[in-house]
Amino acid sequence: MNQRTSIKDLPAFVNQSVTLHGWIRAIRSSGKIRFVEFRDGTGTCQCTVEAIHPEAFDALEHCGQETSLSLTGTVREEPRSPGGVEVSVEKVEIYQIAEEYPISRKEHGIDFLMQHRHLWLRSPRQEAILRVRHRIITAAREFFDQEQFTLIDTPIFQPGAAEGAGTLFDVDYFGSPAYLAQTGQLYLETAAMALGKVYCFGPTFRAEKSKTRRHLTEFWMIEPEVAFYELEDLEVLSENFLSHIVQAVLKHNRADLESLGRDVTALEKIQAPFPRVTYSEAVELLHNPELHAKLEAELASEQARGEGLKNEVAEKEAQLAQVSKAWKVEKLKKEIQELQDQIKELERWIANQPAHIQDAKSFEWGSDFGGDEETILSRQFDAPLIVTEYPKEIKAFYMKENPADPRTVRNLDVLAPEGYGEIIGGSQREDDLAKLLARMEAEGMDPEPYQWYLDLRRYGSVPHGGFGLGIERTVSWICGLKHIRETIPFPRLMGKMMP
RNA sequence: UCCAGCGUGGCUCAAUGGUAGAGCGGGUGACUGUUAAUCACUAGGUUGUAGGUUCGAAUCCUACCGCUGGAGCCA
Repeated sequence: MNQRTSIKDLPAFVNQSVTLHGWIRAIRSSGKIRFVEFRDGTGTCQCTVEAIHPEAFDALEHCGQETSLSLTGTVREEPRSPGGVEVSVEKVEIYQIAEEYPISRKEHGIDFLMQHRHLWLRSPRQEAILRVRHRIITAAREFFDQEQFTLIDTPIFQPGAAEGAGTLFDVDYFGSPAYLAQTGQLYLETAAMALGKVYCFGPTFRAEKSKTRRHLTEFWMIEPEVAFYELEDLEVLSENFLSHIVQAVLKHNRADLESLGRDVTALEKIQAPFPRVTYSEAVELLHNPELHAKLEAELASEQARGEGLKNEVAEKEAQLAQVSKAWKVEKLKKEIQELQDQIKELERWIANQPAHIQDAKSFEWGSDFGGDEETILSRQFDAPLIVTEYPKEIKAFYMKENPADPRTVRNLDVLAPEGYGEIIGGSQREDDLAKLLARMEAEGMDPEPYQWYLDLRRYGSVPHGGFGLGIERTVSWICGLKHIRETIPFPRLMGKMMP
């Protein structure tokens, strides 16, 4: 067995001999010395191979990007190296000389990267995102474990729909129709009646024809469900849960967030308690002239930001004249292009904002919030916004009618800040058999396949509730990503499955 | 499903009706401190597909395919 040292541990091995196992991220040579940027999944370090070790030096002669090998040498403190330490290599053992690697250090188009997703994962940015994803999942499980929840695995093959049947993937289950799970909720409710505090975590599937930066057809959801919890308990649970996750990522993955260019100060503000509004209050807020004034002010400040961006473009264009290297010219041009794209997006936003303000003014009680309303509302707060008690008509049959206002249900949505939209949706469940049956009838549902679920209201029914957190939307928000496709190793998007 | 844009070497792009080019990556060589190293040389293209207009098409037109962005839809 080989002795192995991880790159992240190198500072503890200064002046000692180590063996690293990994891949070449980049290699440069300068006559009698080669510089190897070496990665092993824990980090990257620069290694030098000098011609005074001819075997090692010659071994690297034809090795390109992603060649796999082990390096043995001495760790030195070295200010000229990007990581502050460097390994002087004496021995090289090659596993495989990589063929010409398709992903270079230059920029690539998104289509190309998606088709090479299996290789794209090796790039530093994707590594960072995957580590944050891991932390979010680990922190979520840790939280429920600390809170004495029991993990319950719910089935992925399910006989029917919990919600809209048009968005289910159907499969042939030995000749009978079955569907891929959209949620574990109904099953989880039964487990809550057994164990009290339970949660499930698994993949869920939606056959929605949504081609947006926020939708996947296969995504992971973590769902708690608790007996004797009412809406107010769920509000507290959700804010503690999210705070715990964000704090864990800040604690363990700060470097990853910074490498992603995430504004960490925005995340540091995420501490329970969170702001709360009811749906009706949110509608009033949308109608509030003060909000409109604020939005108008925002419009002005965004216009100013647009001017700033235009100045940046001018600056870069001035720099262009002084740069002669072709690739540097291209890089500058690309940056200018990106700025111009930003300006274009901003201008589109500015152009649409008056319409959005108008929509807000004329928003009618009873409609569901669209992306625009969600964005306007959540941008009024630094922390996630808990919105409760939506109109019954636009919500699912199992949500408990609000005794204080029967037009509404006892549900909650949590909207992430910065326009990232809904990350949590949940509710207190209807625990009254008659009301639940009436509601199913109103929706035109056949109660027959749900008898097992209705049994919970026959044998010791209690108030209970829960919610679901979409892992990928949470990753997207915490990492500050533009598109959900980077939040999961192998994204399944509408009409797309490669590799 | 709708709207818009795009499709040129392995990759990122240029060439707007008149000889298809650059950078990166690949290959060969030089160089002991590189940071997307540098320098020299070099290989690599039926311009997404099919049709049309034209003396001549990467460029114009039509259809199809693919991709991207947006809208719709959306726990």
